[in-house]
Amino acid sequence: MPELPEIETVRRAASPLLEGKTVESVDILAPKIAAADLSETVGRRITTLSRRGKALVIGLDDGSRLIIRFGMTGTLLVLPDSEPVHKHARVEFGLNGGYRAEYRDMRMFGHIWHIRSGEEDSVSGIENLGIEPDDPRLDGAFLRERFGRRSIPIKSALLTQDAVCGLGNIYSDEVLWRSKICPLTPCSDMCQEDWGTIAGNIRDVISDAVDGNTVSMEEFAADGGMSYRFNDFNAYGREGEPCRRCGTPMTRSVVGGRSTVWCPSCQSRAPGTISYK
DNA sequence: GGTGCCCTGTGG
DNA sequence: CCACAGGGCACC
Repeated sequence: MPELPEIETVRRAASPLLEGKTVESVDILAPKIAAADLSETVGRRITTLSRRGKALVIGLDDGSRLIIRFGMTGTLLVLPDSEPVHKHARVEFGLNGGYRAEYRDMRMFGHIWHIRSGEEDSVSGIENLGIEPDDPRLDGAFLRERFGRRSIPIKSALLTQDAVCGLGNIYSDEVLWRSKICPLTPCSDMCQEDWGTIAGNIRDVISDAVDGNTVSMEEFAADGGMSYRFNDFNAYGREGEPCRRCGTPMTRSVVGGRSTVWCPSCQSRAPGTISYK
């Protein structure tokens, strides 16, 4: 479910409720989510919530940190203890003051790790992430350097996390729609201008979504922590519907195993190629 | 660099 | 019944 803007939504909603609280108990309901022991977090005070790509990082007062990756259906809610434990609750962190943090994840593709202070994180993958979409180094030259000689479709390039992190299936399609570039275009077919367009749209699409997602934990929890305010997408979910730019019915392809929606008319391939299929 | 697969659930 | 779902990984 969550891409960078949704994780940022969770972070902003949960921060004021979690920072300063002390972890009093940990209950792992689904060992698949937290393979390693999390019991060392008990007694620790939460200092900060930060984010790296699609990962949420919860800093603790002993210098250790919890790293949460949400997979497809993960979410984190801060709830009063009186709230019943949800069917898809996978890990519960009991907190002082009558609250708890509940990690829910229907499909259980998410993971939670605890990394000790000074210990190298070789498990969560966040050490291998590329630059953030708001990083000033993100520009056309950066993307061209990373992908310009590769034959993979541009959509696949946007989904990789080791050059620029945070984009998932929805926002990749949105970036390409805004850029008027076909998701199937081989990176090596794109011109310098295309790379600049994409870089700018990565920054803008993510920034717009983060801004549009502001929500309190109460509102967020009321929806089960699965729906987000910013959900007005131009490509994702619009197969068969008219393109909002040109009216042509949006089409669907599978790229890198992911459903991909695009406009066959105004998202033409970069110059140099002819056929669509 | 493409494919299957990890899971549970919903909708056609 | 099958297809599909906002992620990421091991495996050819």
